[in-house]
Amino acid sequence: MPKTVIVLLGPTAVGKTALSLRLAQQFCCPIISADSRQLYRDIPIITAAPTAEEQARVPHHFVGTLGLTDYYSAARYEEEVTALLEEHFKTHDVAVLTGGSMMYIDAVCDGIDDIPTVDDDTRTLMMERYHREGLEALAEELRLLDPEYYAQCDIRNPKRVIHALEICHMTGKTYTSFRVRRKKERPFRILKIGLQREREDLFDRINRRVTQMVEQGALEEVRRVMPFRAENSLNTVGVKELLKVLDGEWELNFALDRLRKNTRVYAKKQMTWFKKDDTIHWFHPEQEAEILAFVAREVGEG
RNA sequence: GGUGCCAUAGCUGAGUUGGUAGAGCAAAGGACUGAAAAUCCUUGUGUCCCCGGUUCGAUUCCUGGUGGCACCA
Repeated sequence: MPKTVIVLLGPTAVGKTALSLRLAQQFCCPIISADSRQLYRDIPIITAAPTAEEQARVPHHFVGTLGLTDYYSAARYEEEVTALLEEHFKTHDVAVLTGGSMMYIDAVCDGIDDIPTVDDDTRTLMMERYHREGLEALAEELRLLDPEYYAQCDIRNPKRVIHALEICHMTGKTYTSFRVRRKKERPFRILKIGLQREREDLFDRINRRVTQMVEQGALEEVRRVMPFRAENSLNTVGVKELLKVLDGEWELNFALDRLRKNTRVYAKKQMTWFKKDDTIHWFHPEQEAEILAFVAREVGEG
């Protein structure tokens, strides 16, 4: 029987968790989370991570495995998930991967180019230069070191410019030379199921989720991680707004409105990304029976 | 009841010495390869409250309404 990864994706709060549990139980397999923030163990409320009860029903990979100061990336995720799948498929025919981190999903499905990881010294140096010299100076340097990437890069986006320069400096080669952008062939089939709701319905769920998060103690959760506020792991919707409250800059209700808004913006960004992928089979979360039947048929046919 | 002030985009405000209007927020669209819940880009037609009047022309000036706010009774 051919091996299949069922990829369950969709915007935040659409209802992925509930369905992923059903799928995992149906195929007797664990869930591989594709969520760049649920990885961090100290912010389960803010990230709406699967609960202890849910994780007791079905084991989850890549949930709460990292500390807030740990380095991580989509490339590392690709590596770890493909390694895990190789093991998993020795004893299973089906794996369930679910989450909303677009780039993590693509990293597993299509692969990421083999680009060196930037070392701390280079990263620190480049950040210093960015603050001291400004974006335009760095962009100008990129134009000289890698004119090809400069021509296609979003020159106004600091992260793009900085990262390309980091690679140029660190390797002595152009960033372009690493950007093969070739889709990797996987030794398994990928079946993408997308969950979608009416926008109004989704936004309503997001609003209610924010209210619940606060009731569950989101503010306390953020207070506990305040010492690590400079970490990338906490550059996260929910943490940022509640920090303003703890700093005394915002009223709680104002912060919650901003949190709702920023989560809506994030959900829209996810939908924009997924829209481009025409291999996704779209369903409404309430079509559970249809989805399970569809998946069973697809998996069976291989 | 009287007097005064106000009425412009979903919201908050500008502005047009009369030639039908532009900002912030909200919203919408998009990009995306080792920080991605990150980071970045683009988008402003709306009975300028309503009925009349003056005028070549009124969102702008005038009369009268309506609604809101303030003060006086």
